[in-house]
Amino acid sequence: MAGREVLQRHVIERLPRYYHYIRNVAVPRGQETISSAQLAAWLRVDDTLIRHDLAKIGVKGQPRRGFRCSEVVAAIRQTLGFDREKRAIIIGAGRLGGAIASYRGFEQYGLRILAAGDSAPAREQQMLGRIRVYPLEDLEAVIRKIRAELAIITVPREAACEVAERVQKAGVRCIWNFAPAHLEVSDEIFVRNELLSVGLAELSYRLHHTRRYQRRETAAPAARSRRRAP
Amino acid sequence: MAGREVLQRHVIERLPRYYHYIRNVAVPRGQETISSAQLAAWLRVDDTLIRHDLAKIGVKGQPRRGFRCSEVVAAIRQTLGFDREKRAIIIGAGRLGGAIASYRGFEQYGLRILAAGDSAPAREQQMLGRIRVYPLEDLEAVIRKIRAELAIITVPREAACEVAERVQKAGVRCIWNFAPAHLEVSDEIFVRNELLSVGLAELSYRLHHTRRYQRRETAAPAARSRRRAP
DNA sequence: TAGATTGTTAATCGATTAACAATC
DNA sequence: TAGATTGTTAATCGATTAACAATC
Repeated sequence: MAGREVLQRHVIERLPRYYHYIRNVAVPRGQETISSAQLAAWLRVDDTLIRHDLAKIGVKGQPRRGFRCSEVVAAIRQTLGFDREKRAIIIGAGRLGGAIASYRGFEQYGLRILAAGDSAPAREQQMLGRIRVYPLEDLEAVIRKIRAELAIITVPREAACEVAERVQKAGVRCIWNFAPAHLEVSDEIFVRNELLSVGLAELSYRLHHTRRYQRRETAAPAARSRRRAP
Repeated sequence: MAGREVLQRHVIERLPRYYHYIRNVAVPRGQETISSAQLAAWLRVDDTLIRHDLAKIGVKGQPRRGFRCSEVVAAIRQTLGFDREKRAIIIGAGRLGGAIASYRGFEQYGLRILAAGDSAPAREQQMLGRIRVYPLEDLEAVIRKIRAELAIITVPREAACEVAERVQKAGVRCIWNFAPAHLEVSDEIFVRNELLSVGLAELSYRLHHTRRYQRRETAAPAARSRRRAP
C-alpha cells in the first residue's frame, strides 16, 4: 500500500515511462501482459532493471507470461499517487500556461488545475480554457479558496521568485516551476524546476559533437530542487 | 577545442545549470569569480564534483580566487556548442509552440527558429511572433529551404510520429520532442523527449509521500532517446 | 516435459565523495 | 606567512547488470 519504503529517484523517473508506454503502446495494441524484455527493449535498459523496479512497487509477474498490464498500471498509479487528486493553481496565463492548463492528458495523473493567476490586466478576469484567471493581487485568497497544494509557475523569470515566495506563504506544498529562475523557497516545500535549456544544451552538444548515435531511450530526471542553503 | 573526449551525460546535464547560475545569479551580483563551493552549495552537490566537471571542459581556477565567471561561461558555451548557430523549425504552432518560438532566452544557446509548420488551416500563413507559419504540406520544402538541422515538435500526440518521420527523411539531424508520443526514428538521428508527465509524476510522489524534504538542487536529465530496436 | 520468463542474490561499473597535496 | 581554494588520486557508494535458480 502507500508507504512502502522510499523509492530512489531513478525509479521514480522510470515508472512514469513504463506507465506511458503500457498505456499508449502496449494496451492499444491489445496486449494483456507485457514482458520485462519488451519494456527494456523500448527503454534501452536491461530487463533486470525493469523486474527490479516492478518488484519494488509490489507487482508480481508470471513466468512465461510477463506482467499483467492492468496490474502494472494500477501499481504505478498507486505508488506515484496518480489516483489521488492534486489541487493546483497555475500562475502565468500566457502561452505556456495556457498550453499546460488546457492539456487534458494530465488528468490521468490526478492533476486538477482549478484556477489561474496573471498580472497582465488584459488577461485578468478572462478564462483560460475552462479555468478562471484571477488578478495576481488575489493570489493568496484564491489559493486558500481552492485549497491548492501545488502551484505551477509559468510567469516570466523576473516575476518567478516573488510568486514562489507568495505561494509558499499561502500554504502550497509543491511547486512545478517552468520559469528559468532560481527560486528561493523554504525546505518545507518541494520544487521541481523544468529548466528547458538543459534539454537544449544536450541537443546542442549532440548536434555539434556527434555524427551517429547509439540507440537508447532512458528514463531520466529533469531539474529537481529543494530549497537552497540557509 | 572542439572534440575533447566525449562528456558523460551527467556532466552534459550539469553544465547548463552552471551556465545558468553564473549568468543569472553570480554575474548580476557583480561577481567576477565563483568558487566551486558556491556553485556546489547552490546545486546541492559536492564541490569536488564541480571542480571535476570544470577540469573536464578545460577551465583552470586560481587557488584562493575560484574560477573566473567569464572563463567558465566561455568554456561551457564552447563545449556545448552554444556559440554555434542551430537552425531549427518548429512544428505545431499552438500555444506550446508559440511559447517556445517567442521565448528569446534560447538565443543565448545558439537556437535560431527560422520557420514554423502547422496543419490547422486557421493558423496557416500566419506569423508566430516574427516566424512564418507554413502549411504542413510544405514541410519538406521548408526544411530544405531554411536548412533546418533541428526540429522542435509541439504537435498533438496523434500527429507526432508522422511529423517525426517526415522531418527525419527531410534531413533533420535532431528532434526536440514535446509531444507525449513514442517516436520511431532511425538510429542516425538524436531525439530528446521532454516528457512532462515525468515531472508531474515526481511531484505527485512527493506530494503524497513526504512531509518534509531534505534540500537539494540537482542537475538532472530529462528524457533522452535514440531510435528504438530495429 | 521443455522452455520462456520471473525473481533475487552477487558482481560490476561508474558516478560521487573523501583526502590531501599544490598553489597563490 | 597563513589560509583559502584548486587539482587530482584514491575510496566509497549506489545503480545497473550478470548469473542463475525458481516457476509455470
